[in-house]
Amino acid sequence: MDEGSELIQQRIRKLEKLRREGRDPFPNNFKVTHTSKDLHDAFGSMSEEELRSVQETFSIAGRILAIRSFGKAGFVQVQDQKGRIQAYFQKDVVGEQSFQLFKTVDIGDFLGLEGRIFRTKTGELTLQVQNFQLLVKSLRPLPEKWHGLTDVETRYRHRYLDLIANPRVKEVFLTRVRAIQMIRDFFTRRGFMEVETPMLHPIPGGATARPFKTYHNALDMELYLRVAPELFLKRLVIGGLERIFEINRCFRNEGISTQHNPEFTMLEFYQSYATYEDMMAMTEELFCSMVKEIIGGLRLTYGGKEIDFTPPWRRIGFRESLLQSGRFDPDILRDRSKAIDAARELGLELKRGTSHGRVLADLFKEVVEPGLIQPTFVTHYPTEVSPLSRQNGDDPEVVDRFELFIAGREIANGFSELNDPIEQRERFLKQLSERGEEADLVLRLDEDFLRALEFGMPPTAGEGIGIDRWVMLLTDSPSIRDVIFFPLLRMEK
RNA sequence: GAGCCGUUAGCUCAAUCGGUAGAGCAACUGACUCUUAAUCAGUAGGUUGCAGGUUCGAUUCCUGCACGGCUCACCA
Repeated sequence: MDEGSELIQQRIRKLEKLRREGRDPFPNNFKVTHTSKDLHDAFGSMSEEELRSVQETFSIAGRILAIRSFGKAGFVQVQDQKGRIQAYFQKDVVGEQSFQLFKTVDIGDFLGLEGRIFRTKTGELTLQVQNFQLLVKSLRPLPEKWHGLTDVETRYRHRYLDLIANPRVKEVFLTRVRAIQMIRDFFTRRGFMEVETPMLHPIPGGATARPFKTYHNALDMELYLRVAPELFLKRLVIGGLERIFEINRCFRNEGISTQHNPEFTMLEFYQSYATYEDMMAMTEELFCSMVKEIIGGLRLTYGGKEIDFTPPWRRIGFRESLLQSGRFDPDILRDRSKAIDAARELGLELKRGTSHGRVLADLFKEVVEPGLIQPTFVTHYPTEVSPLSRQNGDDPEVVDRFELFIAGREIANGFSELNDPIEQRERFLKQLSERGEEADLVLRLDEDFLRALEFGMPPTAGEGIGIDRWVMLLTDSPSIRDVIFFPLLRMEK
C-alpha cells in the first residue's frame, strides 16, 4: 500500500478511531432483505401519498457512491449489484450518536441500511434511514464520480473499479452471462449434453495455432494448453455421445489485438447424423433467438453499422465469393501460379505452406472477408485448408464446411466431420509436411485420435463459435478486452 | 515482432515560444434538516512514467527504457 498517500492515511486514522470507539469496521452480521432494484420495482411507480401508507421497513446494503450532506441531514447514493438507490439520513431520526457516525463515512464505504421508503420533494425514491451500520471502511478513494474512470489501463487492470464506476460495464458482462445461459438452454432443449474435455493436451490439435507449453512434474511430461477441444469431443462422439457441446476456454500463443486474447471462450458442438447444412440452420436459429431476446429485434448496431439478422442469411460458395469480388481472374481457381501472382500483386507474404488452397484462403481473407458485414455463410472451403472436414461428394477439392462472417469477422466455423480414418491420416501427414519448417508450431500426429477414428465415428457435423466475438457484437464492444473481465496485460512494474 | 500516438494531484484534464506546474471533482476544516455534478468560505495535496542528454533553466527539445492504446503481422 502507498502508505505515504495522505488520502489513505486519513482513512486509516478514521478506521483506528472506529476501533478505539469499540466499533468493528468490518462486521458481517447485517442481514439484507432487499436490493435497490426490488425497491425500485415495487415502489418506483407509486406517488409520495401512496408511499406514506407503506409502513414496512427494508434492509439494503451497498457501497456509497456519493454523499450530499448538510448540518443535520444528508443524502447518500448507494450501489448494490442490481443498481443504485438514494438514502436519507436525518439526525432526528437516526439519533445523535448514529448521526455522528454518518458524518464520518466516506465514498467507497459499504453501509447496511434499514428504513422506510418515501419520495423526496424532487421525486426521487429514497430510503429514510432509521438504523444503519458501517459494513466496510474503504481505505482508498474511488475514481471521481462525474467523469468516471476512463483510463483503459486502469479499467482492465483493476476491473473492480471499472465495475463500480461505469454501470455500462456491468451490463456488458450481464449480457455475456445471459448469452451463455441461452446457449446452454438452446442445446440442452435439443438433447445435447454439456461435457468437459481436457485443457491439458499431450499433443495440441484441432486447430493450427501455437500452443502454450507447460509441464507436469510427477509425470515428467510436457503438456500443452489446448488450442481447441475438437479432437477430444470427437472421441466422445465415437464413444456414442451423439449430441454434445462444450463451452470453455481455449488458449493460443499468438498475438494480442482487439479481436484476440490469449485465452478465449469457445463453444463447440457436435451432432451425429447431421450435416454442415443442419449446422447452418441451427446457427441461424440460435443467433436469431439470442439477438431477439437480448436486443429486442433482429437488427443491431455494431460500430455504427446496422446488422440485420433476418433469416435466411446469405450463403455463398468460397470460390464464387472470390470471383464475385471482381478483383481476380477466374483462372486463379484452376491455376495455382495465377493465384500466387494475384497474392503477390496484393502484397501478401506467402511464407506459410503455399498450397493452392492456402493461397486462395489468403486472397479470401484479404479481399472478401472484410466486406462480409451482414451475416454470411461462406461454404465449401478448399480441402487443403480444412484438414478435419469431410470432402464434398461432387468435388473432393472442397469440403462440406462453412464459416459464418458478421461485421467482417469470422464468428463460427462448422463442417461435416471427416470420419474416414485413412483419409484423416493422409490429411494430417500432408499438413505436417507443409508446415514442417515451422518448428514452433508443434504439429504432431495424434495417433490416439486416429486409433479412435478407426473404431468408427458416426457421420457427424460439428461447429465452433467464438463466444467473446459474438458477445462483442451483442454489446457493440470495439475490443475483445471489453467482454473479458481480466484480459491479459503485461505485468505492472 | 514493426509503425504511430499517449503517460502531469486519488480521478478527469490544462499549462503560450524552453522561464516559479494549475483547475474541477475527491480529501481536510467550518456553515447548512429534501440534496442529486448540492451550495458557500477556507486548507492541504506533485520526484510531470523511469533513466540519461542538451540548456543558465526541461512537463515542454533529444536518446533509451517501461506500461498502455490503435494499426499491421501471426491467429479465431
